[in-house]
Amino acid sequence: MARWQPDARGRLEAAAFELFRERGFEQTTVADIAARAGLDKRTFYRLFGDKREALFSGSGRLEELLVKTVAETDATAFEAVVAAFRRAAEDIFADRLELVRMRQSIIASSPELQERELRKGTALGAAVSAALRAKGCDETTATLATESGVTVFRVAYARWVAPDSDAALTDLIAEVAAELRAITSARGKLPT
Amino acid sequence: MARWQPDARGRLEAAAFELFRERGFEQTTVADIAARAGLDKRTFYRLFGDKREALFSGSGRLEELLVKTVAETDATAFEAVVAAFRRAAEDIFADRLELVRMRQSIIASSPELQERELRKGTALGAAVSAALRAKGCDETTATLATESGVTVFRVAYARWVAPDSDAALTDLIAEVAAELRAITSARGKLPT
DNA sequence: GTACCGATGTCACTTGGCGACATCACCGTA
DNA sequence: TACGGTGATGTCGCCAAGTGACATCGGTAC
Repeated sequence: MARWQPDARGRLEAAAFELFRERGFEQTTVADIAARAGLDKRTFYRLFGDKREALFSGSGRLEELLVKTVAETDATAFEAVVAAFRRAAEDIFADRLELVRMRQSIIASSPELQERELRKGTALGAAVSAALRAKGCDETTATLATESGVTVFRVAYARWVAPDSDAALTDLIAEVAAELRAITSARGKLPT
Repeated sequence: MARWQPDARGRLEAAAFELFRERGFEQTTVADIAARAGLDKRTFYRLFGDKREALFSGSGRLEELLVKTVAETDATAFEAVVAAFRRAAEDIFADRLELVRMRQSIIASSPELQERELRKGTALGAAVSAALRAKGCDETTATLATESGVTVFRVAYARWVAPDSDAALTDLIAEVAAELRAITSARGKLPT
């Protein structure tokens, strides 16, 4: 039997990714994933909290980077968060468009995965918000700034991933941030 | 056996709510819920998509009201969304603080329920955003305005539910909206 | 009465997820 | 070299979430 498989975790992630693309998320069994990786179902559950987690291993690194950058950046709360996301866009996402698109199409096909992605987003927000507070931000500012920053990132990310887009994620983030500023500060009464 | 139970749906919701409070969400079986309502497990699944849904029946009404109000309101996109949430705060939440607190403490105790709540929030956002676009809003504005509006509501709602608060939800929403405007419009240098 | 229909119950099954225990590889040490 | 320990893995059995197929009952129209 498969005693001591090097990088079991990585191989399970890869197997899961392949199978999700081949058959779809729901049609893939944890046992299937483990089998393709040459491991047992039980081993999968020792390395991942649940079936969904196999697709979200990267979010830890993103969170780390974000928190670090926010802590170092010297700017308004909201600006700091946006800047951190732009930094992350360059360091983590820049060269991975195709991969991200495949991943996103998997997520889009399953409500369960969409829920998990939402949760990862708020976890991210909580961590960033904590980093902001550690820098002396008051709670409200920290919460709203990160929440808005996450929104900006989400929208920019969605555009970036969209099949017809070819702009750089960093630029999209900057654009969306500007748009958000315009929208929330507008005070007039103009529906259109 | 129990043929023709009046308001099966309502009784299942009530049973679920009670049991979740008594034993917790994870410790409650769908079979338990059905039994308390005098029905069968299978019937539960015919009326609710899954175990979690029993706690989220209200979100449909909220969505309806929001969409209607947004469609009628004549103001800037973001303002319209905020106004719609304030209206909803009065029409739906005003007299239900205690109930909402109980519900929220159940949700807080289970990651699964938190995920579902997040999803309901984005579904709400999608509906509101569509209503905005139907009024002539461009896509970006609609998305960002509703996303920001939802954020405002979320934060205000959290404060309202917090055990030491006693302000009215409507007022909290207005306050948080003002804070958000201040934060995103703060002119800082553009870092990185 | 009968024929139909909609709401419910029954049964069987797959899968997610977990606890308990058995193994095996490897490692340091006497 | 033999030994015992440790950590990663496999095996087994279980409960609970969901679901499909089929049976059943109450009422209703004809």
